[in-house]
Order: sequence, then structure tokens, then C-alpha cells
Amino acid sequence: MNSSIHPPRTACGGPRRFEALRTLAVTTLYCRGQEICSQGEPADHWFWIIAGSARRSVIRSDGRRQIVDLLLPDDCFGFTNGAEYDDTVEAMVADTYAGSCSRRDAEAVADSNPELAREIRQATFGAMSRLQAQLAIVGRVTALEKVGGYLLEMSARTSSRSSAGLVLPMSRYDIADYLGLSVETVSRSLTHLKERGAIKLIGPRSVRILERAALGGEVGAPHEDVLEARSA
Amino acid sequence: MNSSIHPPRTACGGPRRFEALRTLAVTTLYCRGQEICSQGEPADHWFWIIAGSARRSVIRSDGRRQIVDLLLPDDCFGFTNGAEYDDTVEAMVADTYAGSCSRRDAEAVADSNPELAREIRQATFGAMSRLQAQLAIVGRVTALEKVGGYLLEMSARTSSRSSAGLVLPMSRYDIADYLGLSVETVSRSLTHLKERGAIKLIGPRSVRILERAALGGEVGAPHEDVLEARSA
DNA sequence: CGTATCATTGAGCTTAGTCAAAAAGTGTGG
DNA sequence: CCACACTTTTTGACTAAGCTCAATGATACG
Repeated sequence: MNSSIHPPRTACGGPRRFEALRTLAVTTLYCRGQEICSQGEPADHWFWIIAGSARRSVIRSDGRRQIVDLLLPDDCFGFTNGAEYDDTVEAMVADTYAGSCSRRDAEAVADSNPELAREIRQATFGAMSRLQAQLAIVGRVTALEKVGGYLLEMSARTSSRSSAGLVLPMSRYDIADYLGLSVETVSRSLTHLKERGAIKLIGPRSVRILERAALGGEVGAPHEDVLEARSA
Repeated sequence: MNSSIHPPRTACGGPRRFEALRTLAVTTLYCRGQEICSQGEPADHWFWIIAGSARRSVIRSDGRRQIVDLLLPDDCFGFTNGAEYDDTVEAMVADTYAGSCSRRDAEAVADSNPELAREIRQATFGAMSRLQAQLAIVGRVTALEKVGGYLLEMSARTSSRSSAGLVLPMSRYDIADYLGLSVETVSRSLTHLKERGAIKLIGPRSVRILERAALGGEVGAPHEDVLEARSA
């Protein structure tokens, strides 16, 4: 178990979410790679990221890992009808803080607090939006489109801060498992986009997007700059 | 607009869902291919399938269609934080009935009715489960695994009735757009599975699963029958 | 400063997409 | 009931994209 501590002062200025649960919620600090909740455990808690980032992943029968959600500050997870979590959530960077609350408590408070109930609905809709966005990206045909879509989504989801250089919260391996590609193909695609002038790589973890249009649709054909704003 | 009519007598015995909305909800009949709600419209209604089946789809920039959700009786859709629907829902078979209710009304009732609020939460979690299941299938590597996963999911979601022959509610084209494959590859994969003795095709729309294990993990290597039950 | 992890690049091979055509259903009207 | 047109499904040959194996270069961390 982790030490429960006070909300961190970094990023997003404390827990905006679920004010009504303030007295029941617990904030926990996680190291890089540490499990926040794991597959097979009783699904009796709801979580939300306060600072840092995390990945939700499953291990397939062939041994490959598939990342099924990417969690940034203010993103919620752990919502399910099932009795157990069917995937594992791990922190991706050091100093990741997550809030949590027992499902029983949250639902009990929600029963008498429509405001919280509404907030939970919105949080769940947000989680669905993430899944739909990922499905739209993974469902694309070519590796170039997938990687481009990934960069655009990351750009949209972290736009609040650092509008300059986009800092990727995950390694190439994570990106590969997120997109259903091999690491080599991810790397090659990034190089390819760089050579086309669509992006600029400032070290392995930092990217600057130069031509959004070249990442969205078919790469190469320069068409109008379609801004795909996606509400977080 | 469609004619609003009384709930059909077919399947699932009327609207089990959202009893609290009975007086506010409307049941509508749709023909095959008819739009239930469409991309760009104000997202001011919630829907649920009562009988029949529907597909939720988006058109990508390259002109391809991607099916991002498959809706069977009791499945809900139209949940979003955004102001507009970002995809189109169409009936896939004739005699598809859908219930609907304005979001304002539903949320107003939910504010004073914790039972309904809980029901909405569960419905949303169910929609998330579908998305996660689809993501897990689309994220698989080979076409054989994708088609196998699709058959298993369909089997699980329609298990209540017709445990014998699994009747597919969609065409090969729909399956292809659901899995992100070409029609030819879907057809070839089914033929391949048939030749391996994993399934039996009784006409184009009816399938009998003979070896579940051959559909789940790596095909060919006969290992123990892992039953991947998925709660609908 | 050395080591382990991560990232990039190269060569060969497998898989699925594309183009094209035939076969099997499906529904309609005579 | 049958003939026709239309859609859907299947099959084949070819091509191209991405995976695998392998090695090198870069980065982070002790």
C-alpha cells in the first residue's frame, strides 16, 4: 500500500473533481511503473489522476501488451459494472498522484447529491470520449496515420500547458502498444514525418508539430488545415 | 421524423430500461439503413435499442467508414459531453425499435431520482464495456484473431437467445468496417476458420462455433478451452 | 564511467490490401 | 412460379505495408 498524503501542489492546482467527495477521497503518490489498480482485483474503487500520467493495459493471450487507455490529470478510471477490474493501471511517470474513493461511498453520496451524480456522469462520458478517440486512431489503416493521429490527440489533450513543444508522456514501446504497431514501425513513422517536415523531434520525448494537416488525413497531399479540437 | 408508436411485442419484452422515464420516453420504429441520429446534430437526446440492431459509425477523411459501436437490444447510446453527436447511428435491420428521451428531461428526473441516476450510470458503464471490448478486438494483430474475436463477442452478446446458430446482425462489409479490415480479408478469414473446423457456416448470416479456443488466442495450436465470458 | 534501457536503422519475409471476376443469395415484377 | 437484376459473398493474382530478426547509436541512471 501507498502512503496517503495531501494533494500535491504541482499541476492543475489540486483536485477540481468531486468536491463532494473531499472528505471520503484519498490522494496517493505512485512511482513510475507502480500499479494503481490491477486486473482481477475487486472493482470497488473509483480513481482519478491528479498529476502525472498512467496507462491502462491488458496482456493478450500471445503475451503482447495492449494499452487501452491513456490517463492524464483530471481523467477518471475504474468505472465498471463488473465485479473485478479487467485491466491493470500503472503510473507512467514518477510523482503521479491519483485520487480514489470507494464505489459504495461515492454512490451513496451521489444518491443524495445530484450535483455529484452529474459530475460522475460527465466524468464517465469523458472516459468514453477517450476510448472513442483511441478507437478512431487505432482503426486507421496505415501506420503513418495512426502515429499522426496519436500526436494530434496528445497535442489536444495537453494543450493547456506547453503549447510549444509537445512532451510525450510515454516511451516508443508504450506508443507501439497503444497503437497496435511494432516499436520499429513507430520509430520509422516518426522519422518519416520528420523528413516530410510535418514534425520536428527535439530529443526522443519532445515533439513539435509543424503541419497539423499532414498528421490528420492522408499524408503528403497538402490540404486545408482541419483543426480537430477534441474536448478533454 | 418517424411515427412514434407503442413498444413492440418482439424480443426483450418491452422497455426494461429506464422505467422512471416511461412517460417522457418515445419509442420509434426505424427501417433498415435509416438514421436514428446523425453526426453534427445537437446531442440533446439519449437513446436505447429496444429491438433490432444498429451501428454507430464515422466517415474518415479517406472516405472509408469506420463502425465504432454495435448496438443490440438494451444497449444505450447518445451519451456525450459535447454539444453535437460526433458520429451517425443507423438501423442495421428492418423493424428496429429505439427508445429516446431528451437529455434535459432525463437529467432533471435523475436529479430527484437516485434510482434512475444509478441506472444511467450502469448504462454508461455498459457502453464503455462495449467500446473496450471492441478496442481489444481491433487491437489484435492478425485478421484471423480479429474475426475470431468478433465471433466470440457476438456470441457472448447474443447468448440469451439462439444459443445454437449464431445469427450475425451485419453484412461482411459492416464487419470489415467494424474490424478495420477489407471485405475480402473478412471473407477469407471466415473461410479459413471454416476449413480449420473452428466454425461452420450455415448461409452467409449464420455461424455455428465449433471450437471457441481456436477463435480466442493463436489459431492452430490446440490449447485448453479458455472461456472468455464477457458480461454484457 | 559503465551499464541497462531506449531509439533508430537495415534486410528479408509474411500478411493483408487492391484490383478483378465469378458465384451465390435476395428481392422484384411479369 | 420463374426470370431478371441487383446485392452480397467468395475466390484468385499481384502489390505494398508492416512485422521479425539483427545490429548500431543514443539516453538515462546508478
